[in-house]
Amino acid sequence: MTGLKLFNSLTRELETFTPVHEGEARVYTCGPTVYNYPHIGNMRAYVFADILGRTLSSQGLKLTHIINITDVGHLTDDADEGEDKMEKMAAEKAQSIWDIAKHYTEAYWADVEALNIRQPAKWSIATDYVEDMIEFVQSMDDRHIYEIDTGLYFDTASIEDYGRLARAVTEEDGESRIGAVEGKRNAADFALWRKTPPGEKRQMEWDSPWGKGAPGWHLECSVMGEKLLGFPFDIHTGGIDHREIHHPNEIAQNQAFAQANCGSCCGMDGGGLSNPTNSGANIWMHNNFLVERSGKMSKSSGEFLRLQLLIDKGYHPLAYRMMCLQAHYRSELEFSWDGLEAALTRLKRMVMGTARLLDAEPSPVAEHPKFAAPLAKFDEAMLDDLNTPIALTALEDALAVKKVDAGIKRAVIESMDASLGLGLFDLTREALRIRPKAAEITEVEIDDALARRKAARAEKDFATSDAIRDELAGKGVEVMDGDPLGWEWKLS
RNA sequence: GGCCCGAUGGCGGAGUGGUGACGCAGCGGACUGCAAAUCCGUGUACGCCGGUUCGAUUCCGGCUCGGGCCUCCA
Repeated sequence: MTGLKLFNSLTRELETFTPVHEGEARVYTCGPTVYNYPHIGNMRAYVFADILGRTLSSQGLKLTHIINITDVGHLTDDADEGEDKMEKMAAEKAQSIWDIAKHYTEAYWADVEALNIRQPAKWSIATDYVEDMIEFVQSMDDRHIYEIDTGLYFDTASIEDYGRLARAVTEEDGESRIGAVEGKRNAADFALWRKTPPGEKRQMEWDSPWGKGAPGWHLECSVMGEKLLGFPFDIHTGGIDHREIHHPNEIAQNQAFAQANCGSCCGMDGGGLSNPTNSGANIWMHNNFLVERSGKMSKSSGEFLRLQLLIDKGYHPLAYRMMCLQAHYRSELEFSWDGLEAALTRLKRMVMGTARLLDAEPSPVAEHPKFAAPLAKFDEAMLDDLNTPIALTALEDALAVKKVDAGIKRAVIESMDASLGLGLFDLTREALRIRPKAAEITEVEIDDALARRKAARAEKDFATSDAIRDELAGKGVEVMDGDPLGWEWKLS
């Protein structure tokens, strides 16, 4: 009993978290498709999953977190027989599809590290589980499956409560804007296996009972979730877009799998979702989007905001993490450069607060009357569906407490930061001073200018000293005399 | 066309049936040769129209506007 309440998208209600396995928390997070760089909107999902994982850990639960890497199975076109995005990118870059996947996976991992996102228990790679995917499908009852020319499909009418997660009505007369795939029984039916068209050869294809081809992209998550965490596991997370298509389909597969393979021993009876456990996970959580004026960030549109772009402009990556924490994960968050700068400033001020505590040994017992209120506020906020915006204010309350033992204060802040993951005690203001890529001046030149200015000031030659200061300002350097740091890049 | 969501002060963003979180910016003060940085203090808000209520930003209905999904997407 932790008292942790989480919003379950399946029931659209706040639910008290109760582990499936005593003392454990098993979490599956839908990871990236590695045919391009992740944009900062993508990364919000992993910051969110990280906060969830850290909070579960801080509750004393043994966390097993899986994040998958989708290196196969995404289509470019409207209809299901479109070109695979991975194949398309490989063709454009004239590289092996496997090299493409490797490159973008590593780029993603770099962002993960830069954002203080903890390593999951395992990064599960979709293509490592193709055999398991085939077995998973084979174990399903035939009535859920039918084969047509383009592939093997799942009959969404064959299970109870299809689409409950999305709150979608069964589309009978809906005017679908895309051409339906020939031969599908229901518009919502999706591919379990996509056959390689006759006469074609794909870089990624596997033999299967249904011919050469590749798995449908919903399959991987069902299979890896079951394989690595066991049905039912505790929490499944992902972006809110997955709530509409991917996760309902994943759930449908899980229901069909449970029907064939589970007794009631695990709580899954293969029936409808009035028993939510049949979905394969007890709680389904979805983070909302990061948006900008021009609308949703889109990988498909070609131009997008990468974490590296933020860094190039002089923003420390953890300023982006701070930006995420300032909003609740279920709210849309507006991105702007001003907003990012505000987050960076806030982070800097926090780091200045923790810098004074660096010499103190954390006191083993972080209990002190003055911290009772901030600690209670913090716990209440985090346990209430991960309310990080309020948790941040509790941390600032704790930071503002005066005349207390530094060791105790440090322990209090560290315990809070363990959940927030800003790494306040590993950061310095100097580390937050990132050189903008466009800066025209080197740090050596800055030091030189500052030395000349110091000499001028010593002689009370303020005209010269102010001229040097103005000159530096023109090159994007802000001089700060009364500050130990001395100077800082001025972001514009 | 169908389904869903949102509308809070300059910006971002919590929250609540009745004492107006918080951050950034702004403003005032301390500090400074002057600034900046830092520290202290501080103002401004709940889209529109009805309803319920002693009282609504918070509940209900309508409207307007914005967004998402229905096609790959965190």
